[in-house]
Amino acid sequence: MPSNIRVRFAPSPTGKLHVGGARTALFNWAWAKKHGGTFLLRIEDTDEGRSTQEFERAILEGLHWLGLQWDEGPDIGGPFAPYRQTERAARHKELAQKLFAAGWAYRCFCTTERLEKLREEQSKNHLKPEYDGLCRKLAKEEVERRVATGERYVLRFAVPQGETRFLDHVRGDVVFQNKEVDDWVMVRSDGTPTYNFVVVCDDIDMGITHVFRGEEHLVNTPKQVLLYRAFEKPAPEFGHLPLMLGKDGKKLSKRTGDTALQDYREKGYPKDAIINFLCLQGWALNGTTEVFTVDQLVANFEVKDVQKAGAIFDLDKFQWLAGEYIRKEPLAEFAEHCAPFVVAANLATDAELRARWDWYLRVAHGEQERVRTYGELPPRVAYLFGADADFAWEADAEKNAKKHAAARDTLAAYGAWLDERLDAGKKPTDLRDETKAWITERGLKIPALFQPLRCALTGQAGGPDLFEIMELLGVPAVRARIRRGAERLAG
RNA sequence: GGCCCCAUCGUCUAGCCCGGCCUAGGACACCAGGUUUUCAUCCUGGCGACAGGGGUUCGAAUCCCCUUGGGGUCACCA
Repeated sequence: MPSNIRVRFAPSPTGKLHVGGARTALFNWAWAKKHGGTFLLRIEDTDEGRSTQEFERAILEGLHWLGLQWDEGPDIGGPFAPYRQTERAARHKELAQKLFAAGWAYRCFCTTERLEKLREEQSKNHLKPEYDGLCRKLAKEEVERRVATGERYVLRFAVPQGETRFLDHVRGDVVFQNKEVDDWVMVRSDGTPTYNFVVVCDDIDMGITHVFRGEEHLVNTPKQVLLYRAFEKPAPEFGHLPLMLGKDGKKLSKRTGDTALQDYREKGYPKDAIINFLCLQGWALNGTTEVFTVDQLVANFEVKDVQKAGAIFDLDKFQWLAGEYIRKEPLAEFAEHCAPFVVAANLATDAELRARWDWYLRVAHGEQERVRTYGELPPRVAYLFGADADFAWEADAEKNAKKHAAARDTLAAYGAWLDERLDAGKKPTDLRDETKAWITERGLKIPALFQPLRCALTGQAGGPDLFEIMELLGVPAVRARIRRGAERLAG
């Protein structure tokens, strides 16, 4: 379905990719795909020094990782290159001149000190802090004279009277009274343009038809729409997405939890779970389907269906969803995804893991339905990687073991019984039924052996099947741990 | 404070645009059972919301107004 639709994601490289930004990118991308449009990436690096190459690289990398491929962007170019705003400076200057010449902007000589004082007084008198338009009324001659003396000035946009309205896909029609809109600074005294100006220049030049962004930009929109009018260009359609909120109900920030996409990636949340979850913050497939694919998203996503109210970041649900994705993964993939985390936890090197991959697959298999992120695996399986029989026991595990009166004797007796069978060349998994019979014969309940045994073998209160664990541990380690376990339970 | 936006279970949401099918559906979390060698998974059940008040209408979660509450924004940042 060919179309002229063009949307963009335009992050500023002043920090890591925020999950809110990732969601904005995702919605833009999905909507473009749904409507056969073009999705482009533009870097808004017009900040005075807060922008860095490193952040830009990280943002691109994060979007790539999510699978949000752009059709045009700073790295791959495109028909409207360049896609980095600082590289478009000449064009911005030209357009600013054009607006100035047409009388849409005026020179303002007010100093920072005067503006500060002005705002101070305004807020003291409970007035809206805004520019008072002093320089807008300046006589032409005076302006010329002051420019000639080398006085510094900024270019302010001359907001006309009337009202400004625009179509918002999320909120319907939105109207602002122009008298509420400040004569904002378009070009700084050092000659560099500001965000509100640049964004419109670039959106016009790049043929952007729809602007979907966070709600914090809603109040900027009348300024921008006015700019389109000044340029005599049709304004795009907008869509202001609800904010993602922290537990405190305020804009999601570092205070209330992890905000960077990278944080969740490093914790081992599956990529598709992140996408799925981000969608759920503000959008629903149909109200009953919580888990859905990217294809389903693309087939059904509409900005007009996005919730108007902000969404508190629901970490519990996110973790549940991550677990859903993990359990659905084929074992080989799950193991592969966990491997870097195992290595990072220093349990083994990648080479060591590869050398006994079949063993590692069984390790992963045992935990797949117990973890919700890849990062949860290493601490749960650490006991399988050391030969030491004196590893730490978790408090719960020891408590479970000790609540059985004769735990030590039972374990020691079982150890002796097991030794004979292992000597005879039996595999632990072949001894499952015999072990249960052994327990019954001695008039015991199953936990009376299994809990001390689990503690001795793993030091943990829960986990996979004990006989599977014994095979993964290997006969010498099993023997050593049972022996040492019985000793520790005695003391 | 001005302006703008918003308002369904604790949380994410369906329903709202095109009033009746809503004694308001789903999910997470929580609680209680069941399954299990334990933990987890899985299964069953429970708790739990239309912010309040006025209209309009035969009828309102759905339309209108007010109140209250929450958020956003007020830079030579983006």
